[in-house]
Amino acid sequence: MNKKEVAEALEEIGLLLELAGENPFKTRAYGSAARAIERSAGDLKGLVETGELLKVKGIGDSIFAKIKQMVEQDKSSYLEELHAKVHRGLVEMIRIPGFGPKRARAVHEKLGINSLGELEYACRENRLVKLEGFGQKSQDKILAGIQFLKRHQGRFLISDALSDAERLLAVVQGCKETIRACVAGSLRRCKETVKDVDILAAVRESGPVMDAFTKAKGVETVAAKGDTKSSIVLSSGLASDLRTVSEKEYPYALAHFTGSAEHNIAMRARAQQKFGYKLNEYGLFKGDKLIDAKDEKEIFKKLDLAYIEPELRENAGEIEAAEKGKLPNLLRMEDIKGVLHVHTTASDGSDSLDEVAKAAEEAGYLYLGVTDHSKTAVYAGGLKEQDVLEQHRAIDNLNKKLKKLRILKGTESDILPDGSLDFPDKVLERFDFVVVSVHSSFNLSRAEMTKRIVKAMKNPYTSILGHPTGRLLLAREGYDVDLDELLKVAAGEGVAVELNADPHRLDLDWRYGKRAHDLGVKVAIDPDAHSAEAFSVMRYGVGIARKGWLEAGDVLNALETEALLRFFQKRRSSK
DNA sequence: GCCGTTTTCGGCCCGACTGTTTTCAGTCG
Repeated sequence: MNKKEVAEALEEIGLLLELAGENPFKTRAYGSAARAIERSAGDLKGLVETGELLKVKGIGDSIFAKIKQMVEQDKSSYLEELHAKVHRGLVEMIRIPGFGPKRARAVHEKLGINSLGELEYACRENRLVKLEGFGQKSQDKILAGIQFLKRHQGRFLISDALSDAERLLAVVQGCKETIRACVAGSLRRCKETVKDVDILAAVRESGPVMDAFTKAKGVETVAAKGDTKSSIVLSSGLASDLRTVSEKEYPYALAHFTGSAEHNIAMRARAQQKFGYKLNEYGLFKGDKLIDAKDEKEIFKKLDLAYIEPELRENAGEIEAAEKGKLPNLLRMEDIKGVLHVHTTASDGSDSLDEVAKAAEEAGYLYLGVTDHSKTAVYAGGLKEQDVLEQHRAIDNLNKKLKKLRILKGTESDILPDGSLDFPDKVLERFDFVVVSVHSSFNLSRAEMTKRIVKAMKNPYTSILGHPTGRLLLAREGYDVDLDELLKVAAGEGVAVELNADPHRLDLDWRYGKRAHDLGVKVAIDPDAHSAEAFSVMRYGVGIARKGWLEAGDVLNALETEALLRFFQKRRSSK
């Protein structure tokens, strides 16, 4: 089993243990071990063989032994044992909002229900109404929850969530009782997909703000409405929570509702164990006495920590780094000097070269790398050799007219199934830079896919590896590839790796940011724009780069034009 | 099951809201 499969198996073990009514701390241990594996750098097999994995926080002897078996024997006896004991269908049931492990066990034990479908049928037969601890309202909610699951996958792209979030935030901010408000939760942490939108508001009076929120345009159902908290579901299927607090509580509440849960747990444990403080959404307390903090920064300071940016709050080493003053100086939007992966009407873009150039100029970029598809990508109108020459003439002419902006000649060359590029050398050498990407034959074995991409990366004309796993968030898994190996090759070859900023991709995954940094790999944050308007996705790319601990010095397109061209030339002349 | 400049055993974050209940369990974040 590979890293991802092991993480999923551990997660499933945690869920099954929870369903079996096990000690909650034990079940949590499996969940946190799963996340530790996801984040771990390097080859899992190697980490197991050397025993290095035992040094990872959250992995002890028992879980290590289970991982060892998964890696070496491609199975988990423990998971099989649990499957025999706990019905697999219960796992899907707990995806229903408001329906957790206890209720799943109850319907299983008392009504013999083993799947989502059976549960739906039982609701239709009114069998839950009479069940102890349930009732009419519970049954209605469960039925609605099942319908909800059928319509939506339960997670949303950051771009979709953000547009709803900004609209709801405006509604809250528009209330005269609101002092200030902010989007918190996973959206503030810039997770690549989110389950819901958390909004926090400091208010003079809560009631009218709650009313405005629950009556906002697009609200389909009001799932809960209380004095300080309301939950709604929009017609888009996206759920949103509003929490209201007083002005004084706001900084603590902002930290609390930004999370993540794991980060909060670690922060509270630190407050309690190191200082004897209690930390919650209302404040930091020594006994009953509030320890004043005017903003989030001061809360961290009181706990002897440097300020941790929201994107880093995943309990992935940020607290230890903050303690030692070793947090990264995160990339900022203004560090980005240009964009390098842009399509025009020459292939499958919707705006012409002139139009994207104008947009890049207006965005204040120093350079614009035009990278239309290569000839094999017929579905995307890939350029033939003659078309390339034509485009280059057009770019030369345009560059003569432009003042600050420089257009760079690039291509997004398909990586063919055998790992070769789509143009002969005599064409490749005419480009300033070459992005290489996989767009076909996704189903190779891990070894074959890795070999294919490594071969393409070793081509001396290759400058950037495009969307390294090919994943489409919420739609398609990436192809199976040894990403760690690709990063090592990138480091050795002087090839940059793309962090595709399109919210459907966000590929390189942020969990590999630290690894890229440690290996000295340059990361290119590319819009993969198919229109001038799509430059706006750069904000997601920068957010994900920040989440991956990247600094300006790690990012290829944070370089000025001359330095960027030197990077491309150095790569080419190294062979 | 994990973890330890308090501990190798005994802890493990904290509170809001709902629904089904007469005081609280379950769920969520």
